[in-house]
Amino acid sequence: MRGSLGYCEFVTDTPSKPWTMQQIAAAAGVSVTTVSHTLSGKRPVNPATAERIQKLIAEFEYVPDSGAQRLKSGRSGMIGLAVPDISHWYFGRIARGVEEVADELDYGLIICSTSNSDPRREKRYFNLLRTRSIEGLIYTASREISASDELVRVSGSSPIVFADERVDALPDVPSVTSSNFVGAQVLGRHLRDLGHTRAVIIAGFAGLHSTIERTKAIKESFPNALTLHGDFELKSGYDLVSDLLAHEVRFTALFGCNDYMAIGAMTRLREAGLRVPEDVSVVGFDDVDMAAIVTPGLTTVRQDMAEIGRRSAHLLIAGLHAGGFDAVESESLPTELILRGSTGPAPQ
Amino acid sequence: MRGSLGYCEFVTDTPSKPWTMQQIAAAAGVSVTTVSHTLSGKRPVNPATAERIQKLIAEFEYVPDSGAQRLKSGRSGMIGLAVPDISHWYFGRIARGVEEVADELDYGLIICSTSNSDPRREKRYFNLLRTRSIEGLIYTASREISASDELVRVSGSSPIVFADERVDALPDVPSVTSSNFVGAQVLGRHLRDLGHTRAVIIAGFAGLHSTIERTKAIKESFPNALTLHGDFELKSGYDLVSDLLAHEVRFTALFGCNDYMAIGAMTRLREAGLRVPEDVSVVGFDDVDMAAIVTPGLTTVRQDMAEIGRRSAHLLIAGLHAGGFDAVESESLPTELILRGSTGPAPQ
DNA sequence: TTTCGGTCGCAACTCGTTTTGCAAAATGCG
DNA sequence: CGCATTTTGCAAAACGAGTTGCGACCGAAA
Repeated sequence: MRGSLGYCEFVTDTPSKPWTMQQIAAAAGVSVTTVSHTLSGKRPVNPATAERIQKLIAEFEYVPDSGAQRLKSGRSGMIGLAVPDISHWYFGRIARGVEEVADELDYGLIICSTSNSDPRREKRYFNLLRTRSIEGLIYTASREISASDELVRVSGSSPIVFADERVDALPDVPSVTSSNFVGAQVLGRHLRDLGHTRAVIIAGFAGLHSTIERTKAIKESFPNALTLHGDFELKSGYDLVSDLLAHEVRFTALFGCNDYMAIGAMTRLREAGLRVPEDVSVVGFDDVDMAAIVTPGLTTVRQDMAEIGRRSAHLLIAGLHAGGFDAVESESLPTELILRGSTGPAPQ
Repeated sequence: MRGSLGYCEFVTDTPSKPWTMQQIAAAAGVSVTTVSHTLSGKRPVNPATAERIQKLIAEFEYVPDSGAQRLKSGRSGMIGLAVPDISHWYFGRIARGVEEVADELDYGLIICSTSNSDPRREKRYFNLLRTRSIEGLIYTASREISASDELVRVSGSSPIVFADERVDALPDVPSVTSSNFVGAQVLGRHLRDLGHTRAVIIAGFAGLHSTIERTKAIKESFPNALTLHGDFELKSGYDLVSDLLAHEVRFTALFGCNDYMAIGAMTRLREAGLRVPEDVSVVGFDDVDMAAIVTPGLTTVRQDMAEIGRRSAHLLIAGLHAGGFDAVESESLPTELILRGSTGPAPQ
């Protein structure tokens, strides 16, 4: 059949319906119980019959129907990961880490882009929890915590872990984040040590925990730093620097709340004839792959996103097995200063 | 309970077990049939009772158990997407497109990284098809088509669509790809028109359809182009150029089979004191976001990855509904030449 | 009042697997 | 050889929703 022109059925050599345990049992001349026990090993089965059954299973390529197993066990064996946009490098790394652990611990993973907190989508994904399609959710907040009503309600009754971004309004939900404060503190001191005094901060969304922490840390070194808010995208760094230049704001150090905004800013600075780092030092946060490629290389703070994903998954699945979380289980991961060419001594 | 120290159960105000249709029916004083019909509308229900039931459903936040629905209907409402590595920009974009359409057409999406064709993982994901956890699979090939035995068998009996990479050994499986040949052809002509005569190709994995097509197209303009094979990563472009330099190979044009390798190559060229584009013109393929950021900007061919994802999803789901594919449904999407600063006239 | 067509609700079975109580067979030991 | 164990297998009841045949009830027409 295959290879002929026109319409092509899925099924050719294999039977259209998959085999049921019933049929295997019939073929082996035993009852379903025996087949089931052969597979699960929850009761001893005569080695001879067991072998005969195994052979038939292999021959028929029988696989138990996951729907039926789910119904019976009440467990779906799946967890969910909600990210603002899976196509971002940043969230892709988290996803990779989560997937790694989920796979290792025999859980399936459903990844959901919330399209930057599109409420309709978010509701759908929370529904995955309600319908028991997933047993738990790793939630990566994007902007401010929207849909909070929904989130609060869901977080009360279902296993949720926050990854990357803690939500202050929900202190009882475990979270895995980077040490935003310490990371930014190191950056601040680095630039202060280089003699800079006038700094500008291109911060992220105002409501985010990470933004707040990083800004606070930098202000420790630069109490008067001018703070603008962007949306974490390249363009936003670019545009905000345009604004600064239009107002002839004077500064020698620029903090991007993430690398993309820092790189966008750097691009705009160079377009305006300013040299990096001779005239302005620029730093970012994250250490995305692009940070090493741009010229000059971007001084930044490395976050281990994959590790955040891994730890979140471990936390969630541990909670699943235990039936609850210890309230104190939140973790914050160390960061690392990566020095590159975008920072230098303050100009005279 | 919440907020107290130590152990914290998931369930506080909400009952530990979700409501069943049974319980709703009992509360409303009717039978499950009535509740079911109220929801599905497959039979008329007294408006008064219907309203009472609806109210109870809303109050209890009842949602039908997806496992039970699956078992009964035989449909899981999920499709799978297998990509080599979800943390890559490239595959993230595809995933985004797939997700968009899946969401729109009311399918759930399970994303699986195959870790560059780790056979163990791949087997697991094919098993999702067998266990009916997913109804169909969008498969994005990574290196050569490994696990072909398994893939051939699965593709014969289950709905599969190839995205991004066609598999020549399985011509009957529908695919959605970019027009690799035409895209590369345009690049080749562009550089030939600039007067280049000595070109080097940094190709991808030798077994991939895209690599073959692109190489063939470039050789149309540069029949004697020296062809090396990399692994699509930055480092690989960098290292291969090191090799070229070590052998003092002379060339004025360099084709990267993807942007990352092209950018890696560009980096190495500059480190060797060669100017881009004055001494060597460099082109890539894909138009990743980084291509616009590096200096000089990378001339490349844009692929619409998200669209590839969208079309694949449409194709798969259409096939699911129809119960089979038309053999001729494969699509190839147009590409677009993006001119930036990395190409210029050949040096004298 | 009877009958008819239609509306609506109930009990009972189905999906495929897991798990139980129970009985039959096989084994051990005195 | 008989009794007490262990093995080993079967039938039946779950899990939660969807579906069907059937009968109860309604109002309206004869």
